[in-house]
Amino acid sequence: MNVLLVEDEPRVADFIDRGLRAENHGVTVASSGSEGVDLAKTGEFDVIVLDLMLPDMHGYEVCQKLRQEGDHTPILMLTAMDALEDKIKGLKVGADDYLTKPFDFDELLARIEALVRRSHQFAPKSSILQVADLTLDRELLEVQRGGDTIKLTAKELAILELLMSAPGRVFSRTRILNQVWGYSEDPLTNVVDVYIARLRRKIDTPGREPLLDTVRGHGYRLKAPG
Amino acid sequence: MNVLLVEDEPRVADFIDRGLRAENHGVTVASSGSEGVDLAKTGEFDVIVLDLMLPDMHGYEVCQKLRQEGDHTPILMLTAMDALEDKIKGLKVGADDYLTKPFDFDELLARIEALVRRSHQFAPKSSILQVADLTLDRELLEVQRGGDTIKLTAKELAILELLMSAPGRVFSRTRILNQVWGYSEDPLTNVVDVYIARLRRKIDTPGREPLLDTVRGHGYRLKAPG
DNA sequence: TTATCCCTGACAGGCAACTGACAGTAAGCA
DNA sequence: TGCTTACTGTCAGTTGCCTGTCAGGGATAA
Repeated sequence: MNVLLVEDEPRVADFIDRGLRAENHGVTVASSGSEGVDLAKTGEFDVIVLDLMLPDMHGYEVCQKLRQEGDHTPILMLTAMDALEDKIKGLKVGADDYLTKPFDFDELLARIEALVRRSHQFAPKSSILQVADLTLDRELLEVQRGGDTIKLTAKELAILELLMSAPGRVFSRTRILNQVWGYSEDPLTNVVDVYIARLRRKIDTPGREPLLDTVRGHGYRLKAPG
Repeated sequence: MNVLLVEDEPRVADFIDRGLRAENHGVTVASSGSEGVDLAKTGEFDVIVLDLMLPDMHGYEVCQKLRQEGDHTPILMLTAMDALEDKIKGLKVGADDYLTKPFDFDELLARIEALVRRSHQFAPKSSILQVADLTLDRELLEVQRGGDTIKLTAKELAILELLMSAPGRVFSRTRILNQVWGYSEDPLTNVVDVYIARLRRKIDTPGREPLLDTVRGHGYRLKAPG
């Protein structure tokens, strides 16, 4: 993890620096507000630890400046003050958390890690299935092939999702009936065939490489990757 | 904003409940851990305020359970204890912030708002939302399409704002009823349909590319950008 | 060829979504 | 107070899409 520490007091800076490095985190120290802003702009940091009392500008300003410029790196404010209004003001200008000096290093570490963990959680989780140039976004309920959006009905989507969950694997009609329709036994129907045909018409349009494969006597599958 | 308050002491719950409502936030109170977990699963909340001492299970467990299930709603822990280890443990099991009782209501409010702001940071809250040639200015409460100003009623605006907050995402009728009308359960009405129709008549006028999309069986969405 | 297995166009029933009409309510104004 | 206007929510009739069945024809293996 990469930490930007904006702190002008050498003793405090050194203390935090060494502590974080001992935990195998990368640390860069800025000793003034403007230096902190410039460094933050490089976008290399996972979290910013920001002292409020700086020689050239107040920590609030640093915070505000970064947020105004669209920088959302999590910020942990360090304050010597215990006044409630200061804490509130800090949070209002865009800080994500604060810690009152003197603090326990373990607590600093726990809070930094909580902040980073949290900000990483928003890294888009892959709810997207992909086979060749075909993608299925489970969240947006959207299917695309080669960049073109394809409109599918509920049942079509359910079947495609099932097949895409294990590309290359053969799914029997019974299995599909079971998973998509919830039937526990074969009601002697050919719905599956019909829907596979409908899926083919939408996905394997003429000119494209066919992805939906029939395994005679067994069922259907999507072309395995590679 | 929608707050889930997990607190068994009626006096505390009532105090927070009334305070948040006065700030125009929606509040749902759960008086036990399991009830809290169940309610959280509905995914309707922007933030969870969680007391540690609950009748059926410890707040840590609630927290851990939610995180294990992939729920990343920001959690603010309320604790009567001041011990450092408790704070650290809370953060370790996935809480995002804590507050020690007794607390000042203003500070609770500031922290809740900071948490929510942070969690929304990936959808930066610009006062102007835009999808294709459709814009919504939250400050001026003005909607334009292709340069023409469109007059919307309060409800129409609320629905549009919700849909524009996540273009491409499907919003169920239930979700819309919840966010716009504040209903916690489906009152078997088709108001949403009616308002969508009214919105369409104003926004997707003939000759324009339709933006308001119906996803049969699921709900509505705005055309995703691109 | 024959027996299976699979594909697909046509069709009807059902249900989700749409929409026009209407009544109740609130706000603005004389 | 009465009048007007705009907004809101309900309802019922209609539309249009989704779904599953069926039958005839095509493909494949023995």
